[in-house]
Amino acid sequence: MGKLEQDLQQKKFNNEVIKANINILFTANFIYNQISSYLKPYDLTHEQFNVLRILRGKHPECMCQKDVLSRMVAPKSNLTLIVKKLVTKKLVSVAQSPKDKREYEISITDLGLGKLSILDTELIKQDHNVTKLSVNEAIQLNELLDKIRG
Amino acid sequence: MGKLEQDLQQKKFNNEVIKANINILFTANFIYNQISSYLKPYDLTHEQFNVLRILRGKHPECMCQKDVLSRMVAPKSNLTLIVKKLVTKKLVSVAQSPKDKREYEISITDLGLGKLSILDTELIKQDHNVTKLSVNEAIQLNELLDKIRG
DNA sequence: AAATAATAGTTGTACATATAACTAATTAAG
DNA sequence: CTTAATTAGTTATATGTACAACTATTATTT
Repeated sequence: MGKLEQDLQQKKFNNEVIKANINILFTANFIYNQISSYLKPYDLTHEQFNVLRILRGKHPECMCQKDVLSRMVAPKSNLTLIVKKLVTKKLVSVAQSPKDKREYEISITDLGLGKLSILDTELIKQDHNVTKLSVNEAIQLNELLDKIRG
Repeated sequence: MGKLEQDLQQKKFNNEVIKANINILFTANFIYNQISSYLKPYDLTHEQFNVLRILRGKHPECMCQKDVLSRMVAPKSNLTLIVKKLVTKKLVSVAQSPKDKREYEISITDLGLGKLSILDTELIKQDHNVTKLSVNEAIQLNELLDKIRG
């Protein structure tokens, strides 16, 4: 019996692709919850974390909401509130755009950058503790994951 | 430049294992959101869906809350409320246990089973539309995912 | 130039989630 | 047997998320 069947306590799958799909759902949930507990001590939610990383990607440039939205995995959630939350935590700063008064220029602060770099370090630890993959397996996985996202 | 670097619009990673970790976070989020949109038309949340599948795994036996909790990916969330919600949707039924009055026997209803079986069908469609993996790749992925979960 | 459409972001509402403090039932200890 | 400890589940609260209706600004049409 495979590990997934054990975890789900159910009979053997008769199709590897269907099994992979269930496995993805199950593992996504597993990882999602792992990320939650990894973020919790730092008082960040998934979406706040994602937005911070997006802003770091452009730093020292700033981005307006629609630029951030275009790079979010789930561009449906309420970015205004997420940004407000990050502002009260002093992890990002916001200023009205002089070019277009409808827009707001958002950028990550030094405090935000510092927090992310601590999280990077933490992530490297998780590498070894949690994912337990060899370099070759990691390469394989990267290819498969890229394929999943299309 | 790899696909992940493109998606995140950032420089090349210099370590495949770290990249795999970021990739997992990113893909988990991607899949998590895919699951959300896949569940939405059926008016189910992730946790409600997970609980239903756990109950189906034992059907026609019933389970009490602590049994369900022991099989949840994230056994932290408030199961009472999730079950209440599923009861109002008539997807599960609940009765006080005669053996131990503290316990409640929870079981999936025929309506719940029907909903899950529709979702199964939907999932198979997603197989082809979304994950785009060959059988061999699926097998590979299953092994890697199982390893990630330890 | 005035009217209309399109875009950027905000606010309000309903719902979901996480956590901790709470109640009730059972078991164990003295 | 009575009290204390443990276990099962509930309730309350704070926060986060999804979505739709809204306001303000800019761009387009005539």
